[in-house]
Amino acid sequence: MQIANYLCRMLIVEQLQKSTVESLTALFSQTFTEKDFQVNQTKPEFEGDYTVVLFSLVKSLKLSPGDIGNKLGKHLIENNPSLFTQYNIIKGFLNLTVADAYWMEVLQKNYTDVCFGKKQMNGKKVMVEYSSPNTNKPLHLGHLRNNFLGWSVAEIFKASGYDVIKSCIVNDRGIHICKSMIAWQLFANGATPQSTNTKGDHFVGEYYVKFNDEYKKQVEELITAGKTKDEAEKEAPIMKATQQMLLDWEAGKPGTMELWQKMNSWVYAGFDITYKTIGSDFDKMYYESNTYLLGKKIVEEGLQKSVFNKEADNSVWIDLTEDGLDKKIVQRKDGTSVYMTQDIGLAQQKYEEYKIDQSIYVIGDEQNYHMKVLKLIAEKLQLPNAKNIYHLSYGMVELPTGKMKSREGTVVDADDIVDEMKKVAQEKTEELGKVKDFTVDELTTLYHTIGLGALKFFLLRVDPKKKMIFNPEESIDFHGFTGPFIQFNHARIKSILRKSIVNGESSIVSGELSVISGQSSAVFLPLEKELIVALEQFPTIIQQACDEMNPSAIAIYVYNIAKIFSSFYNEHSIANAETEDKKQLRLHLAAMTANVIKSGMGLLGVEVPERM
RNA sequence: GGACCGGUAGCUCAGUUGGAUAGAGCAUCAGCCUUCUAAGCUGAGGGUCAUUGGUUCGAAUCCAAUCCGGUUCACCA
Repeated sequence: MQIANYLCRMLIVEQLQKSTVESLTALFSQTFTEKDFQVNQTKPEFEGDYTVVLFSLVKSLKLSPGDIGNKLGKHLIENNPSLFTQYNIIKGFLNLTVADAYWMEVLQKNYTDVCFGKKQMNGKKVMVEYSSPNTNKPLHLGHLRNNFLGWSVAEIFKASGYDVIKSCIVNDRGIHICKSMIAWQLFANGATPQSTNTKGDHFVGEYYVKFNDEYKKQVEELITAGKTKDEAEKEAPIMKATQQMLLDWEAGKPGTMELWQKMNSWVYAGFDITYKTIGSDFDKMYYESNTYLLGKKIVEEGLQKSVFNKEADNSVWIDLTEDGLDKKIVQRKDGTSVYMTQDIGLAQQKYEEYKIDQSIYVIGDEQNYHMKVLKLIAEKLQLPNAKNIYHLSYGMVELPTGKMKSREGTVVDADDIVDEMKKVAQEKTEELGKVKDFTVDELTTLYHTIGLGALKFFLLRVDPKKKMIFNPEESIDFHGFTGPFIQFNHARIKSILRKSIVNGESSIVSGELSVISGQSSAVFLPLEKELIVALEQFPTIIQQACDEMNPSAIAIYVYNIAKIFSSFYNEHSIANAETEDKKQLRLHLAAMTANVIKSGMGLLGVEVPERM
């Protein structure tokens, strides 16, 4: 991969920090570090681009903020004339204006560089586990948040120089799967997805629903017959049959295995379609049917190390009361391993297979406790990867009416919502009538790009940690802080760039951007300046998103870029700029904006169209 | 009850890790298409940052207490 040009130079914030440390050290003959002061972007109401906050220096220097600011400002400009041109001090804030030549250079070097903001490979490996579906029902809105998050975090890590392995653990066995299987045996009469023309995962999901209906019915019947609720739930024939089926499965009974494989294959066929539609992909699949026996060795080791202890009934436990948690079972009295143990086994397997430096789990916040325990046990067992386990916990997706409940039919199905979004994209596009010359294929692609883009952006723009409300009406609004607004600005720039092509060549002069010497402070108008300052921050934002594992940082940033561009576009003409120099400058700004929008949206898994 | 998470405009969310007069979008109201794509732009109104106290030059941000909401504490996964 090509090394991004900007790496040759530090970002302006880093330059300013470094120069300030040097100037302070020279001026006051003490040692300083970057932590002794703060650098912020200057607020729009003041003159300048970046600001050094001086308050923290007052105490150690025993000087007033004004004195420090004047000395520092003067020294910074004298010693870095190519970077800083002027300063002013308001209260304790030293506002510095960055030389236009610096911004020109940023533009020239990066306006078409697809690697801008991305880092060189750092030799470290990260695994991101996400999606993790159950094979008894189709994906819903909550899974979409998980998929989009996991995929995006993986891309953000790649952009930050990591070797990333996307993995997925499929929960393909257990009592919930048997429920669908039993219901199919009872009610299907041999029906298949093919015979009913139903997508496989939806087909199997229908039988899961049928199971629950029948189970409820049987429980009620038993209660009317005089049983208690507990008894009824245990004795319902359909539940007993399901439990027997799980035993048959674990014993590898041929008929059961066949049915299991058949129904799972239907589900996988359905999942494949959904994953392809939403753009999820994985480098490594794990199946619980293969991993559920993992952990026995770990239990033995744990007993030897006295991390675990065995009860009289032969069950194995870990006591975490000293860590403020509870006692936790790690192996049943019949010798089978529980969820926790399997997870530790899988964690170790991941490490052994890939020697990963970090293992990220994208799992809902309901499992915060489980993941905390998992990590704690791994640490107590002194597994080599214990400290590298990280739970990327995200909040549930709720509807304005409250939580999604399958019983009340308020679960938003993944395929349905994607289709709905495409339909809305189509309606809005047709209303505007701007792409009447598109072929049918081009239109299909466009509706997909816009509809899915809107959905992804909507789910990714919120801090993952927080639970979010999915308001269907708001999500189909394509105005304001939305994916389509950003896509629109990209398309608009591309339109301008296409029109600037003369005789097959872009009218962007391929050589140097001209700098108007002698009056450099007048080169950038406020909105142009605002745009280039924001564009230069892209590398910082990617870094931040990676550190926090937070795609919303990218979403907010890209929206901000689009918004600044939109204001700029309305205020100043690009094609009919006042001078040829201005036109060149604005074409470059537009091109770099489009480049950053495309790149940033790419990190979110959102495509941007050339026209819309 | 214990642990963890959250409470910012009517609604949905930001808030650069303690800095300047707390910001966006939606919704409401008023303007702007003969001009590079109006899925747009400009402006207005809208706030006791849950409450109280503390820390200091300075608090939505840190600490303590209180109130409200959520998750979780299975020989389920």
